[in-house]
Amino acid sequence: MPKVTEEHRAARREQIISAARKCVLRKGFHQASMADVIAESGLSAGAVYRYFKGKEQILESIADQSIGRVEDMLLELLADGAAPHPADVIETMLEWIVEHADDEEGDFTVIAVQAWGEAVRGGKVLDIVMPKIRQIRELWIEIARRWQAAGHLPADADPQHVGQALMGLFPGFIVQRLLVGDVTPRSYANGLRALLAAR
Amino acid sequence: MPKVTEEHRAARREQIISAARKCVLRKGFHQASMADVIAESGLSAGAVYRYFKGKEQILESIADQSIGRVEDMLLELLADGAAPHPADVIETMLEWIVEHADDEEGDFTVIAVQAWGEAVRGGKVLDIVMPKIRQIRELWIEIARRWQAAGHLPADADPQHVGQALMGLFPGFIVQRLLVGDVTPRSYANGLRALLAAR
Amino acid sequence: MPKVTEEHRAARREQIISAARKCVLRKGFHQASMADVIAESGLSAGAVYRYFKGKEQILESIADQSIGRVEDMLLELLADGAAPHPADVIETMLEWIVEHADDEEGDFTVIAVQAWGEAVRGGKVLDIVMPKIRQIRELWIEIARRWQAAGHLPADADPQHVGQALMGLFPGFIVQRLLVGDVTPRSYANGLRALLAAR
Amino acid sequence: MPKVTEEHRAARREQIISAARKCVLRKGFHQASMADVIAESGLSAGAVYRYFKGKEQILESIADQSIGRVEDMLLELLADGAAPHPADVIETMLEWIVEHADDEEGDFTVIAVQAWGEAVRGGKVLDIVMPKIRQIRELWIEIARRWQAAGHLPADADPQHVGQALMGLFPGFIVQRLLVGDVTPRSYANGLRALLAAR
DNA sequence: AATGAATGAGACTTCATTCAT
DNA sequence: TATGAATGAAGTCTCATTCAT
Repeated sequence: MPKVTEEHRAARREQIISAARKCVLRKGFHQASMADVIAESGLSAGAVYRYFKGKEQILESIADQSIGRVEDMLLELLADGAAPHPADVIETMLEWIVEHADDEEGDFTVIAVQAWGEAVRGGKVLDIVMPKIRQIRELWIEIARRWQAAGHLPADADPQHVGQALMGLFPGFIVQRLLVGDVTPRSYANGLRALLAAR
Repeated sequence: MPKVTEEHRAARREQIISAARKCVLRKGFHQASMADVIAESGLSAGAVYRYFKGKEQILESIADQSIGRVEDMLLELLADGAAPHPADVIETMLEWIVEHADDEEGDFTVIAVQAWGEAVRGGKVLDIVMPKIRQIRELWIEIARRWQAAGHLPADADPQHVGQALMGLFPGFIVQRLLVGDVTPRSYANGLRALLAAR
Repeated sequence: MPKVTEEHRAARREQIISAARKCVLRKGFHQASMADVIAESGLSAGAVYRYFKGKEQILESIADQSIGRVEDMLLELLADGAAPHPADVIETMLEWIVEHADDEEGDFTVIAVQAWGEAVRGGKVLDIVMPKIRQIRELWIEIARRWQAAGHLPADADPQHVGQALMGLFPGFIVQRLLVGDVTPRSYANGLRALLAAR
Repeated sequence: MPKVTEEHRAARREQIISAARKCVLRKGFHQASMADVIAESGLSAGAVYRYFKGKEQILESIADQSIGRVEDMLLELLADGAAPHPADVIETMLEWIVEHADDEEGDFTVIAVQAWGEAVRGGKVLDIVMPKIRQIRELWIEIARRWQAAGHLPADADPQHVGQALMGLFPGFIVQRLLVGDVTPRSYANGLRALLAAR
């Protein structure tokens, strides 16, 4: 029975998180009420509280999921050991983001931005978001390292710093896309390419 | 009587906004209650509602102020008509941000990030934040244009796109500084410099 | 100076009561706020409180006025000492009510009905409304008396009771007119005439 | 489970309405606060709001009930198909009203008068009260029709008008009873009898 | 395990009234 | 006398959470 129970638990948790994500997208992180989540999930209040300690925990799980989705993509791009041009990596990443922004589960970048807003206040969401950002940045640092090894970057450049800058381009794309709406992976990457060709 | 009244009104509004900013920094955009703001302001509930229609309006005013503070700085940097090196502009800007982050009024970047989280859900905060971002980006585009005119950027580069990329570096710095804490204006700008020197 | 001051006071009071009446018609007896009344009157809060002790007193004054307007009319009808047919008196009265319902000062029957609703709870409004009703009813009793003296009513009829019944026809007309809207002085009086012709 | 739940819901609603009625009788339609109702009901705030959307809805339910209680009585009187003398019907009705005025649930006429005061301002209470008055008046029209058929009223009398006049006698009785206090079913009906015997 | 009715603290807001100017 | 900014108690309603069934 343990196996069945475990799967059951996981399914229920996913059901609840999925409902909560919809509510958060509709109403916002804190504006989404437990009543909303409960109704959307199709479960009872008691059931939801059996699987999550409270609202906070549900929001944390959502933040966790939504921030984490970027990492898998980057790992894939790095898999073949090549030293891709950073602007190309960026463009690929941004395209992937845009593509997945409106899948069935809703735009995860919307949740990510809200999660940043939540995390800046410290608390558990910060504990969740910070490591994720660190991990993803490690991948960018790795890309910088390879690019430097291939002779594209100055020998004395610090890959950590280059990683910070590369990593730093993402929030700016997401914010501009969500709030202003006029950036595309292509335009943004082109801007970066122009900078990389600077004299 | 008119002069006194007008100044008085402005002072009261600032008093309330300042109190609200403190509360928002302490508790978060929506977690800050009107009771908190009222207590912090030292006024009565009725007085606060004489100057603001409701909580929403106060939050909007805070978002407005906090996002707006960047623009003045950039305008200043652009004043002398030179074509400063983008990495230098960025570094100066970031230093300015870090310096002003913890003045008496509290870290405005914390509020800015929360305002993004609020703005992605649309509504009035978006109406406030979006134009601000646009205006600031125009300044970056202008910087790109000058830099291109000085021969540093490829002639066929689109300043709009370069502006997007430069503008895009800010949220990433702010988020990394606030959530991870290990970026400095220097390290970030150095990362950018390395990229600009790429072959 | 006393005379001028006295006239001034009276004018101010009327100004306030008139404003309050408009507000009451718009929003209801208790829903009308002092802020409404103050704005409508064109005076300041302090000024209004100089002439009235509080909201209660203003409402009482309105109730007083609106209930009182019927009496003058009846007195006029009785002036010539005749023994008019009750149905005719009623019809004349109802016509007068309908005519004056929508003059510049607004429909006083609307306020009268609200005043009844207020008076049933006791309090000062009752102290104001009850004597008014008594006075008006006295006039109906006088009409009944004259009609009896003229031989139209049974000799053993109690004019007090007939006065109650005649008086009682008014609220019913007002309520039906205001709430259902399909009664006219003519139809109502005709109904009464039919009853008076009963065998 | 469905049966229990349904009965439970109805019982709770009645519990709340009953408490609200007491509060309204004590303080008035709008002066009764939700805190009063909640305390009187013995439930929690949340529970009350589970059964009623808001204060308005509770007041509407009270108005509905209190105005509606007259109809049943009239229907009963009409049941045997006879053509009772209107003054007798009136007297019976008034006696019934007086008897039921102070039962355990409180004087419904007090609430009815307040409901009129509410209804004159339009809104939902009007939508509730108007049809009730219409329905009850239909019964009076039916009585007039039967009385006419029995030859007591002139053949050319309009039963609609007679019904208006008969219906119109009620508010007048209620108002005089509640505000002046000196009318009785007997005295009022006698006054009407005298009028009906007029020459 | 599941339900959903109930809880009650606390949220936002209004408004009659006062009082320093 | 007049003003109108300020007060703060009180109002209505919400919502995360619990617990008897």
